[in-house]
Amino acid sequence: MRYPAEHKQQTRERIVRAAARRFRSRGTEGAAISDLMRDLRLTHGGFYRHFGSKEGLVVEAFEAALKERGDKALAAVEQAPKGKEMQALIDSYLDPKHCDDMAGGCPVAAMAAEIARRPKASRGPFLEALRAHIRRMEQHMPGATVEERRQKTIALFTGMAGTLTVARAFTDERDRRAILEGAKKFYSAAVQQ
Amino acid sequence: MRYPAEHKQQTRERIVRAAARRFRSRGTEGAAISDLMRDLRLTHGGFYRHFGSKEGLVVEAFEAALKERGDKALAAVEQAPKGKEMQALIDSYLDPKHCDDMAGGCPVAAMAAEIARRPKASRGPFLEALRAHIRRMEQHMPGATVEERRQKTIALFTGMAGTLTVARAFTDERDRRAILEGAKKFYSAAVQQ
DNA sequence: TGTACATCAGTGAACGCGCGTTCACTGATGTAC
DNA sequence: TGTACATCAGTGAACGCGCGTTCACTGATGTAC
Repeated sequence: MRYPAEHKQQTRERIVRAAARRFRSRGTEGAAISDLMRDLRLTHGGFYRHFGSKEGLVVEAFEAALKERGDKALAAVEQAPKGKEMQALIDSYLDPKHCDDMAGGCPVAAMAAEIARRPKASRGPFLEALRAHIRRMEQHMPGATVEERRQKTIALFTGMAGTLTVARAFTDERDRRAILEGAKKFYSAAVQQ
Repeated sequence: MRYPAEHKQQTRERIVRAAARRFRSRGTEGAAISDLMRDLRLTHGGFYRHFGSKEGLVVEAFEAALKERGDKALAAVEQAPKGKEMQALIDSYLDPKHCDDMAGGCPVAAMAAEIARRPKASRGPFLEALRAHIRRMEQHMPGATVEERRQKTIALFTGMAGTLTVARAFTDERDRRAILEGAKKFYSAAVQQ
């Protein structure tokens, strides 16, 4: 059946949104197109009216998730009292809620290892998204030069992503909380200087 | 044909060693038992004389890889001049050679996200190995109390693992080097205090 | 010492399953005349 | 205004492939007698 204008665009966005969650929580290999489409009450065949391949969806899902993460981080910065912006950024990233929400959380923590394993030729769009994210974040980092701010931003965010990923591996909630609390102290102190 | 005593044990160890490399470089899902066995000039059927399932091999491979990483870290500490132990630890972890050697490198950087996705009931052995590794590392960390040393150790190593993983995603060698150098400065400063 | 049998690491075909992708088809709506 | 046709998002069966696992078999060596 033919659908009203904009319907296709809406379906496409629903696919990207659902994929962004599934890829983060199950990994791109662990999330099947057919399951994804079934979630949206569609069948898998229709997927290829929207994307040339699963690969294309992985890219878009990563971009969308990282954009969303950036929005959340900036919101935390804006709500923070003057001088406490970095603390707010760290606290919001290492928040237990973020740790418990792999599907809705930072796609770097969830997908970086998979991206590092992809063929080099296919990594361009992922790296472009990463660079854009870094540019957004570095503006709020203290530091004398752009280069210094950028280096600190990268170290802080990649570091917290690693900590979050490891914390998620722990099954005991107290372990996860302890790791997050320890890391908050560590990164706060590191950023102060 | 029947083999001399110790032959089985040797084959088993060869499987674990090869698996530890393949799982790190391709991910546990991306590394097939049949490819692994072919590398060792064996056929896939024989695998089940050594392991009940692929799952069992994943655990042993992770343990072996983490043990090896710990050995390397401790060697770096021992070779360091007095007072430069932490710097040596950081430099050896964020070494470009380590970054370029995913197959032989830190299994936390390569596999933590996959472990976090495994069913909780199957994570026990991975966490046990992680805890043992942390206990080995924390002894060389400065800090007033055991708890403080442990928290710093966890933050430092999970952080560096995240940084290493992201650096590996970058295709341009200069980007990778810049990320590693920036992170060395960041973590060195963070550990000083 | 010689012989029959047991053992068991390794072989390779086969099975079942899930996945990405393709493709002929559907049918409601838009469009050309 | 009415009619024939084109469009195209979505359907669902099918295909090919790779993977984890199973299993009957092999055959050199160890062991029982």
